[in-house]
Amino acid sequence: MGVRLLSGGRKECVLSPSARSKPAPPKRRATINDIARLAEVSKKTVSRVINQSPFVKEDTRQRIHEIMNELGYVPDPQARGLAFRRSFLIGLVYDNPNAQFVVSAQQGVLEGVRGSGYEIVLHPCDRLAKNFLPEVMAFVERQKLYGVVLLPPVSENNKLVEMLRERNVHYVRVASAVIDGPAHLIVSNDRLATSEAATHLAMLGHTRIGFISGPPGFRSGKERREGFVEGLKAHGIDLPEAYVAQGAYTYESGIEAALQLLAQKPRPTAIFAANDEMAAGVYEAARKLGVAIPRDLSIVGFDDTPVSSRLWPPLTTVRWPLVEMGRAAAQKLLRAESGTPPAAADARPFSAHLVVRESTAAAK
Amino acid sequence: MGVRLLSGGRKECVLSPSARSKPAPPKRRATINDIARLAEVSKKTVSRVINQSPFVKEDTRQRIHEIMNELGYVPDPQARGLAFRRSFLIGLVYDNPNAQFVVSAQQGVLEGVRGSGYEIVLHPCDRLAKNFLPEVMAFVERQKLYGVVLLPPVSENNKLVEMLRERNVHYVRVASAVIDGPAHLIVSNDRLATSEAATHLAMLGHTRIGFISGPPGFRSGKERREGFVEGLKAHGIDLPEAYVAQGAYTYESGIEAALQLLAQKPRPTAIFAANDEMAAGVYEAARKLGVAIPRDLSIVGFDDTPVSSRLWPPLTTVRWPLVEMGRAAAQKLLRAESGTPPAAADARPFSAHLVVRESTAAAK
DNA sequence: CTGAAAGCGCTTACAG
DNA sequence: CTGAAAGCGCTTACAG
Repeated sequence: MGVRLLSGGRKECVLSPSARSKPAPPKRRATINDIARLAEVSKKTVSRVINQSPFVKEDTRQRIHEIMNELGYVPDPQARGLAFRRSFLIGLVYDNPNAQFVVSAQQGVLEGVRGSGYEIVLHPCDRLAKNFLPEVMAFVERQKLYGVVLLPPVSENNKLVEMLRERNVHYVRVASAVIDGPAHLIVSNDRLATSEAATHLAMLGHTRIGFISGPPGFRSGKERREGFVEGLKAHGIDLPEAYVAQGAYTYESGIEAALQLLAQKPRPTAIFAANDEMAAGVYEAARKLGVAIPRDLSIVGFDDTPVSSRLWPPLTTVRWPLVEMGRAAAQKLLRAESGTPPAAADARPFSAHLVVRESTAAAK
Repeated sequence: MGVRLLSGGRKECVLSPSARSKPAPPKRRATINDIARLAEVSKKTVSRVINQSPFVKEDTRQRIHEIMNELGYVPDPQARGLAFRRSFLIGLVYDNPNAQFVVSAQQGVLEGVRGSGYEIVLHPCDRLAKNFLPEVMAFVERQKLYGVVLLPPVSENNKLVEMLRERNVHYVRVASAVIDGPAHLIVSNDRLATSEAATHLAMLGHTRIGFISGPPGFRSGKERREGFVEGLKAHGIDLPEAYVAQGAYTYESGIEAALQLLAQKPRPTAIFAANDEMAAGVYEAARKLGVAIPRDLSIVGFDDTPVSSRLWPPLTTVRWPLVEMGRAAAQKLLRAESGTPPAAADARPFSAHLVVRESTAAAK
């Protein structure tokens, strides 16, 4: 039985298109009241169906569901939110300068909420600004967010997380080390992956190996450095200070750092850069100095962004499952709502793995 | 006079931290009722101040503003939205496969709404899916969006735009050609820029020039092709079919297309690729065939994404002011609200310009 | 298992 | 210039 809603909210049979000359009046969306009236129950009962309360007779629920489907009824998230004193929005809070990083994580988060009725609201921020904390919290409170996904490096800010906890805002942090409980963390094993990269270079016979670090304040930088040192040590190789250069995760900083390392005597025969952008800078520096890759210099990066396969020779790097991590972050956030008990798998780190291409070769 | 709100909504003097041992009770956000009570006016008058009605006595307005500032009052967008029957959310609808493109446009849009009280909700879509239109419209209606920014190529879909118009949803399209009125369009002059690229190659003495097109269905592809042909024609150069290869805006498609073009006899001495990703593919194809860049082959791209300066030699390409366009799109959308009359500048296309680097040289 | 009343924090429509 | 009432579309708290 086709029913439709007019502006007045009255019931009416649907007329076949040929029976009416004018276009249909602007359709009004069905509300909980329409459903209640048609189902001949109170709106509270409809509300119970929406919220999956167990205290509704089975056939009542069925009938209500049918009417909802027929009218294409979807509860208004705004009205529901107002009554619930929260919204159905999830904030994606980030301050990472790397476009590819943000896009990949974002794509994953979007996949993770698809079909859930939640939406993703973007919130770039600047963790170094004076009003950083109040600014982010104002956003969270103004929108009464259900929760937030925090990308690194802002995910590493414990003060922010403390304030979110205080206000009972759900959150999941994406990070490179275990900095929170499993319910609040999506972690990649950067340390292990970087150690793997170190082993790769050691096995190729390199002993003079340079390292370009991430900027201070990035936990990923710390993890990658420590993992690299550990990996080298396992093969009896040292990382002297002279072979370490500070980078900033940018192309330009990679060039600078590489020029510094390649000026050392003896010159390193391999360089690990803590991300691909800096590794691209190493190529540029090597070209300037006439150093052939990989004959005179092996290079390893981290991220496996598209640029790594556009470089020549293609870059050996560490693939980081960012999309998967973003998806898992969103799913973990939503799991908090349904009260799903934490699974053992929740604590499992996502593993990053070395992808060997053509920028590494045996040491001469 | 410091006032603060307790859960009960009563007034209370702020105690100095030392005067109380416990942490403050969870702060309740001030509401329109609190402001009205403290200002001794009706909430309707407060509402008038919020909405900048001219019908409020000046000193009443002042007093209310002071109280709002003191309490840090911000109207609840959810409640306001419910009453207004719309939200303060703007959808960013996109289906572009290029990460860099999305990030740049997104960054611009975020800059454009900053401080406006509006938020950006992401909505990737698939314009080729069967349920594409209903899916996007369901999103728009469910969230009662204030408006949407449409990025290409989905911005070129007239059916979608028609439905948005019907439902009185504000929209701004980002596109490569004049496909809508100035109030709804942010346009770049791809045709002119590509013609500029053609001129550059012609001036270098090239006459056998290959073209790698965008995928069918992208208006930008059409504009770039036509602009390129026009530019060549102005210098008396033809673009025979054999020197045109279909691409898909991806790296891999660039390799394929370039291999096809470089197999022609005589071989073209220059290739224009309709975007940088495909241009990167041309480098790869040239390397495979032992064709030196730019000695044997000049290459021009379009986009000026970061990859263009990571390639060796650095790519001559067309810089496209995507961030600025995103920002302008958001601002244009918000202008519709304040009822600002359209300015003459609204119709002005954003110009893309050639950036000459080292991938182009004189023809031998 | 179901419902009538009150409320979430705002605005519109109508008065004055 | 200002306000009391009703309403936006939902939910909570209380009854039964």
